[in-house]
Amino acid sequence: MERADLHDEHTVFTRTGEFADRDAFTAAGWCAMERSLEVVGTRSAMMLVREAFYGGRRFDDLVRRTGLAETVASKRLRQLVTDGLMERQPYRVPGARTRHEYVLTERGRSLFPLFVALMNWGATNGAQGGVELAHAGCGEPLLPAVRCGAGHDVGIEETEARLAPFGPRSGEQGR
Amino acid sequence: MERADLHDEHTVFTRTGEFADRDAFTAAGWCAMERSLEVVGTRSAMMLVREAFYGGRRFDDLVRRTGLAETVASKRLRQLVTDGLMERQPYRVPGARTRHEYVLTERGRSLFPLFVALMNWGATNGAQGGVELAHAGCGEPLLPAVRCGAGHDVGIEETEARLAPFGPRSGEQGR
DNA sequence: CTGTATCCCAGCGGATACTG
DNA sequence: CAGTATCCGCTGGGATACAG
Repeated sequence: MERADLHDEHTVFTRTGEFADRDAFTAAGWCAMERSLEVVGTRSAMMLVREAFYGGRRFDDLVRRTGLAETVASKRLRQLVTDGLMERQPYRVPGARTRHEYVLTERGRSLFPLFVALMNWGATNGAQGGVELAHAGCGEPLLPAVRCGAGHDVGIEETEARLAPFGPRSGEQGR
Repeated sequence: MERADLHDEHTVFTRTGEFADRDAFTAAGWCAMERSLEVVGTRSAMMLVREAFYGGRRFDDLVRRTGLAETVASKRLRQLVTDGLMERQPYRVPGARTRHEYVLTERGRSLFPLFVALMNWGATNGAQGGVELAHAGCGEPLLPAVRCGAGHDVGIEETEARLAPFGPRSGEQGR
C-alpha cells in the first residue's frame, strides 16, 4: 500500500499500491529487462547489430568493422539468427557464385531506440568524436526520449511501476 | 563518397559521404555504444540500476530484490559509485546508528531512456506479466522514442550516421 | 570469401565463510 | 545489517589452424 519510500526526497519511480510486499516487483516473473539482456546483453551482439544498422551485411565486413574475432562473430551471428534478430539470406551478383548476407529482421530493427539510447548515453560521457547519429531531414542529432501511449512526454518522476495486467502487452514499439 | 550500399533495398541507415573508406566509421575512435557497455554492459549493473529506479536504496534490499549474490552486488555497487552512477550517502534515523544508502546520481538517472528501451524490447517478446512502466499522469504504458534536436520524431530510415564534429557533443539527454 | 574447430584467458556471477 | 575474502564454474571473446 505504500506509494512512497522511507526517504521521499530520493524516490525515483512511484509504485502503485497493488502489492503488499514490494519484493513482489522483483518476484513477478522474469523482468523484461533481463530478457532483453539475455539476447543483446553481450558486446558482440550489439556491435553486430550496430554494423547492420550502418549497412554492413557480408560476414567479412561485419568482422572487420566490429573488430571481433571471426570465431566470435560466427557464433554470435548464428545466435542472432536463431533469436530472430537477423536473417541469413542468399543473394547472387550475376556472374558470381551465390553468397549470403545478414539482414536485420523487423525484430532486430526494433532495437533502434535501444541503440540510440546506448549511443547517446556513451556520448554524454565527456568523450568526443566518433560516430554521431542525426536526422537525415534536418541534420540535428538524435536523442532518446520516453513517451506514453497517449503521446505525452514522460519524465522520470512521472513514471509509475506496476504489475502488468494479464493479456497481451499494451505497449508496442513507437516509431 | 558512397551514400548507399550495394543492395539498397536493405539499407538501414544512410551515411554521409565524408568518408572515402567506410571502415573509418569503425576506426573513428571508440564507439559511444561500446563506452556505454563498458559501464552498464553487465547484468548486475543494470539490475542494480533498475532497483534504484524502483526505489531501493539499502544494500540489503538491493541484494534481495536483484537476487544477486552479496559479493557480486558489493563489487558492482562499488564500481557504479566509482563510475559516477550512484552515490553512497550516510543517513540516520534518529535513535539508530548511521547507515548508508545508494542513490542514483544525475548520470545514473540519465539511464532512464535506456532502461525504458530495454524493458520495452524485452516485453515485446511475446512474453507476458512482470513489471510494466506507465505514465503516472494518465496510466498509459511507456514507450521508447527517438527524436532529433529540432523535436522531430525520427524513424530508422530517416537516420544518418556521420562522424561527429570536434567540440562538445551537441546531443544532451532529452527529458 | 565464409566460415568452423580447438585451445586459452579474463571477467562475471555464485557459494561459503568471516568481520564490524 | 552491511559488507569483504576466497574459491570456483561458466561464458564471452581472442588466437591459431583448418575447410568448403
